[in-house]
Amino acid sequence: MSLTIGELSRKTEVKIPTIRYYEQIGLLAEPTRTEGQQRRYRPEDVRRLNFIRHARELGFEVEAIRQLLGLAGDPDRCCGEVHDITKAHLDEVKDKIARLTALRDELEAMVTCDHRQISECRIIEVLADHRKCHNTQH
Amino acid sequence: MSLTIGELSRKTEVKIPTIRYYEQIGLLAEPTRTEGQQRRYRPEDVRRLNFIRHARELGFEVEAIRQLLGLAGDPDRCCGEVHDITKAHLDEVKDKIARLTALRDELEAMVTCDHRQISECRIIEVLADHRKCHNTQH
DNA sequence: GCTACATCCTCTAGCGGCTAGAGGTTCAAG
DNA sequence: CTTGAACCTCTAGCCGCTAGAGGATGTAGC
Repeated sequence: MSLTIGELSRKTEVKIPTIRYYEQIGLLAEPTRTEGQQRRYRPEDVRRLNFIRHARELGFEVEAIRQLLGLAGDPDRCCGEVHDITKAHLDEVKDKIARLTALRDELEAMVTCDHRQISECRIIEVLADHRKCHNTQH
Repeated sequence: MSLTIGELSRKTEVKIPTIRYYEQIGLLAEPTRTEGQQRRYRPEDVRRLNFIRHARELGFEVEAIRQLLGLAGDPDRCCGEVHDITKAHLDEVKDKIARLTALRDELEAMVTCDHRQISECRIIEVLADHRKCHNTQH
């Protein structure tokens, strides 16, 4: 009924050192051990680790996941805090997209350079002189 | 005529420990020193550090910057390689935007949850069960 | 020349989120 | 009982900085 760390790893697609790391930082509880000190996991641990993995894939930071896991364990509570954490994360993602989009536009403008000599290369020019940027944000 | 590290820092808006770090990893050449071992910089160093800072702001990795600096020092060369490095970086940026956009859409769908109990919260549900994602990419 | 003190120096450690490797032990199948 | 895959702990490394301890230097004013 119990799983080795390797089996847990295969079921969740989380690498073994990562599982041990999550235990170390307290995201996963310490599992029971065999007499020889090998870890043995229960189905509950599979669910918890899947939750963690999925949240990481969605870009939540470990601290946020720690909070989400705490809240998830309290079924009667109102999910306002969960909503807030997710909203805050969403705002950060939007922010990142905005910054990367500006970056993309700048780089697109730069790569129009058509293989001249370095001394006339638009890319080098822009890098060397900030004022030649279209986007003056940064 | 020569600048202290503090003056260089103010002129380029690069923090002092970062300047020393760039020297350590070989992005900046070792400057001359006073008898008491304090660093003294020339105007050339200001230009080089500005280049580095700008490239970092545009998201280039240190290794890429190292290459760009090498190429920039050779004015007669064709800038094909510069173009390639920039294009590769641009592609990565585009990739990141695509992934973050999918993420954003997923999170947007999740935050529609209207403050129910945790046990019915859409966010918790989605996190706990991957199949409830709209985006099945990840 | 002397004092005060801002600025500089080196060195080490920490951030986040893992990942890799050394060197040794345990488990389960045959 | 032997084999060998899988496990264990511990340490160090990745990136690009950033912070702090503890001490030395440089410069301005007297």
